[in-house]
Amino acid sequence: MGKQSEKATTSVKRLLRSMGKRITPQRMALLRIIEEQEGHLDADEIHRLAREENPRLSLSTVYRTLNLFKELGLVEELHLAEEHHHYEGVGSGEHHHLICLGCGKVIEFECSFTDELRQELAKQHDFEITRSRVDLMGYCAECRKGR
Amino acid sequence: MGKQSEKATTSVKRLLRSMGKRITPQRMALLRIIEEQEGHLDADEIHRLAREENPRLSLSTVYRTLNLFKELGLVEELHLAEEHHHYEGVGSGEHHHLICLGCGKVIEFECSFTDELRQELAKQHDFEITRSRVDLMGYCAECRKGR
DNA sequence: ATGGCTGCAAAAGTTTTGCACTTCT
DNA sequence: AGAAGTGCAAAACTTTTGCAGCCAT
Repeated sequence: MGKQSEKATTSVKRLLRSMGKRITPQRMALLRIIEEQEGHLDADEIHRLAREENPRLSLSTVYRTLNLFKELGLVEELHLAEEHHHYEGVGSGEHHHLICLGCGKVIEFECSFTDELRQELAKQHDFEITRSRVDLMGYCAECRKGR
Repeated sequence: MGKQSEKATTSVKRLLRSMGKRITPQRMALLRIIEEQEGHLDADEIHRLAREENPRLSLSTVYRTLNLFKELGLVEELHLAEEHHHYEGVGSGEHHHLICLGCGKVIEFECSFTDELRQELAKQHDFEITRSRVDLMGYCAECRKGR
């Protein structure tokens, strides 16, 4: 994992450079935070984490950087059951979510199962599909007990 | 369709009454707007439409009503590629979205194809799955041309 | 009649922007 | 050196809330 994220960082640097974007400590710090966290973070949480090592890093920079990363396809803006925007890295392959409406727990899963569907729909509507998201909502075992 | 939405309205009235909620012209107007629009509306668009017939209907009421409807399971808050919250009625069966990242166009589609997946995951994670959402993102034919 | 609902205005919260200063390249 | 990026503060937006009056029940 250490090796891998190092590699990811390197390729992001290449990507930034190739787009005429600069490599700044702020961007690298934010990238690392997003990559490290497996889960989903909102802008404020990312800001809080970033400040632990660089207290002057501003929330504006977090937003600007997230928008940049979004444009570059490095993060995906998620909107789950909760309120704010959430971001997660897209480096580690597509994965989907199982969301408990009771306690808010989010379980991630992968499935190649959607490939067939993608092809079908791409053909049917003349779409080039670049990303997919599958969210399943319901109640986990624990929350079902408490009812 | 006319008949059907009339029936829907009636059953919503029952639901409201059974929850000790009042049936007000504002609520009925908002319900109708949401049911009529096939697509997805954000609070502001709903407000604009509502004002066409009742100019005094306030945005607060729109929000309060949407939250009420959400609690009652009458609408679902969606979060697509765009910015704000979007709401759509849940009366007309589950359907999913094909979203163009270029122009924002949203095509809805239905598929029973997810059933298998639902069962698989329900078993695997001991979840009771009540709702699912599948969003596929990409570029439509037109937007692909312009690049 | 009376408690819930609404409209209005103000507050709270989130995201964006203008500008002077700093820092990558 | 020069342009892009940053921090700070203010603005723009979206959503929620307090309160006085109104209206379904």
